[in-house]
Amino acid sequence: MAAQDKQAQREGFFARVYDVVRQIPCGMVATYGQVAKLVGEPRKARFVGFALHGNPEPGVIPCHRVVFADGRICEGFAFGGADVQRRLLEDEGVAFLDDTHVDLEASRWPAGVE
DNA sequence: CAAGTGACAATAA
DNA sequence: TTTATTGCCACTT
Repeated sequence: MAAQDKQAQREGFFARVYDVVRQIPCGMVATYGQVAKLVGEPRKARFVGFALHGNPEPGVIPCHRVVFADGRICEGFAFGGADVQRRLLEDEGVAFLDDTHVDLEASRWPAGVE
């Protein structure tokens, strides 16, 4: 609702990003642009990634479920390496097109426009 | 206290 | 069609 949404705004743009990324279900992945759009600011996709970079709440924010708009994973951004990130996503049931590309067509989230 | 940097995506030409 | 530029918040030093 508005009040709740308003509270999120008060927390800051990053807090909204964390909240959205936190809602990504297991076996699915979301792109920075998708998350940015969900928070209401598709122009700030850049900070969505930076929000995860700071990751003030490890274990709560599945950064590995967030990938580029192309579904590609940057090898220098993962916590332990793109290989580990791919392993985590694959273990959750996410489909992979290549060693560094996720099948957004199969595991894109949100699947439906809520 | 102030300034710079930073995991991308969308738009324009 | 592809390439280049812009946008912008929070956190770090």
